[in-house]
Amino acid sequence: MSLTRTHTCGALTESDAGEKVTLNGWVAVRRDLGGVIFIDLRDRYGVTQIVFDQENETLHKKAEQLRTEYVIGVKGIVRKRGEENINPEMKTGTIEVVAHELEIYSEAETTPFEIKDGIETNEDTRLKYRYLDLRRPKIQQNLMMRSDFNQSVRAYFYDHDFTEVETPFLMKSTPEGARDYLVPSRVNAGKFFALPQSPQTYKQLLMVSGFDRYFQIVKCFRDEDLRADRQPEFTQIDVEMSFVNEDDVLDMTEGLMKKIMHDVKGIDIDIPFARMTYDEALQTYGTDKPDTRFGLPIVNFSEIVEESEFKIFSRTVADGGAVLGIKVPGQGDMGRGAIDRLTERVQRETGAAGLIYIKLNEQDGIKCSVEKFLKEETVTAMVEKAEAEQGDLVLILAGPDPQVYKQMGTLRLMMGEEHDLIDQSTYNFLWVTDFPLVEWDSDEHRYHALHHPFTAPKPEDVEKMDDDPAEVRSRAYDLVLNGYEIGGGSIRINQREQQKQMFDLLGIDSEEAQERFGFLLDAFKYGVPPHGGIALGVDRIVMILAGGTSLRDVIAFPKNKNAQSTMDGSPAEVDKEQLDELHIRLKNTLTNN
RNA sequence: GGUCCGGUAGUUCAGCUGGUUAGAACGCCUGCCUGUCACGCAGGAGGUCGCGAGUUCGAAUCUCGUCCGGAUCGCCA
Repeated sequence: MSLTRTHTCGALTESDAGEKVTLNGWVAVRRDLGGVIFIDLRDRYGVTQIVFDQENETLHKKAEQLRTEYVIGVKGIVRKRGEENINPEMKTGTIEVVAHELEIYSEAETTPFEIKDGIETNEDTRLKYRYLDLRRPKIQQNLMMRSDFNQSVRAYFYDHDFTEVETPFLMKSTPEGARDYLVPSRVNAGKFFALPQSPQTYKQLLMVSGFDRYFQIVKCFRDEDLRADRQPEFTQIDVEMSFVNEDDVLDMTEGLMKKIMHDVKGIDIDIPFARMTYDEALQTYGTDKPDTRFGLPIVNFSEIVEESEFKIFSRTVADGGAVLGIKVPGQGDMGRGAIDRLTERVQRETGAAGLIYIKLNEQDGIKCSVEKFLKEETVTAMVEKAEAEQGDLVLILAGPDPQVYKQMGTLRLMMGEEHDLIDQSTYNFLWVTDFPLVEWDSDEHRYHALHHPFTAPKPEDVEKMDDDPAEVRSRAYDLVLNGYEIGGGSIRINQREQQKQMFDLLGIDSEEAQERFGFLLDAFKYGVPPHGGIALGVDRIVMILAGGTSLRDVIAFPKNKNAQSTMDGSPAEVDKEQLDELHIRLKNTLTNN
């Protein structure tokens, strides 16, 4: 390494003109004009143009060998570019470095894809060569932003007297909830650790221990199927506080988000955030994580059509379902073909039985797709309730509650995207509160916790826990940003008796409760402060701040859709000796050598 | 696990109602070129049309199977 850099490739400006500098980096582009060779030299800070002219013939000859992605060192003089040669697209576009010395540190084969932003190469190929993908400026910026993000989080919590505590990755498996990643124990034959889905129990134990303000930026693991916004290992900002109510946690979180937005994006957001109950979110937006960057609220037509002679409407309402609509402004003249395609898509993607519409346009007046079954005043009443005007389109779905709300929510998002109703430049934070404590699982014939089994019920609903558990609301809250759930938490149960009652409700008998969570119940014998907290999804938040829609753009080495890393070939088979040590034998259908 | 879509050059794709030697763009290689910055110009290399079987005189193209990938639903306390 004989040419050690004095500057990075994004640093030089006109004021450095005349300076003798050394740069290191990768050859991004080579433009060989014969008598003069231009090289765009790239590092993670930027790109600087290097010039090799013919004055030094040996050097020029050497520069002719340069190819894309060669790693080089260049010593030269910074020169201000002539007026006509300034490149306004480049940060360093007013200068160039006239090379006097060149060292080629490493040659490079042709890369499987070009190292630049905006390439359309398959994610699969990019993941296989992730180290090359990570050379692309956009992904480098994302990871640097993520680093800023972490700095900002730590500074915030440090300033607010939080203690950062690391909790174990090897812990006890808790079958409740998502599937655990298991780790066999060599020392303890036949026994397994689980990787944490979250450090939930540990952070509650820390409250028992008296660490009244705890946080951690921590990896969590869930062995479930992947999505664009779901990876098997992901990072949370885990927070827990003692002697607090909901508002204390929400306030602290809002302060954190405000600082992050300021530090990372330079944006000052308003706090406190809007709040909405779970019921309101579901009824108005058809989801518990509404994207409030655009309107199109759901309108309920059930009362208008419950007496209707149109059986699909009246029977749906009679069976406890709902007839819902949304008004799509300015789409009243949508053609038959477009509506048919939309209907097909809605059926395919939401499972809705069909799509009914009312069009309001000059040509047809008010035109409803099922008008021959409906009284004119029924159609008019729906138009009025939807507040639809000339030129608007009303889309209607009928179906069982709660499915039809979810379907309508999906349709609403489709319309928002398709008709460009979403303001991409805004960040809409929203608290969703008053979640149900439990939900009936018709497959397993039991209740399961909507949040987790340690979430406290609302005091005013506690009496319903025995008779009408589905009606009990919890002290849980979710933080939603632009339609993504970016965090969730709750005030926890801090009484042993209530915790037992909760386990009862979930069908976990006291023996099982003792076996699974005995350590927590025992801890609660010795003085528990009231406590609660929240966990925020780092990957998702950074993804949204980076303007992306895939978590893989903000994770250095992500897994593909099948939870594999094609780059290093994991997961992989292991030697028989390794399995033997772990006291594991594979099923006959599987082989290992 | 279900449903739908796809697999052709290093990359992104076209070709698919069967028919000459499978094309384009970018990338790559060679030559020319002293102000380019998506450099330009000229030339060139590069293909198991995912794999297997079938139909046919003839298959990238049609059929079946299989593998791989993507979207979506289930799943994600």
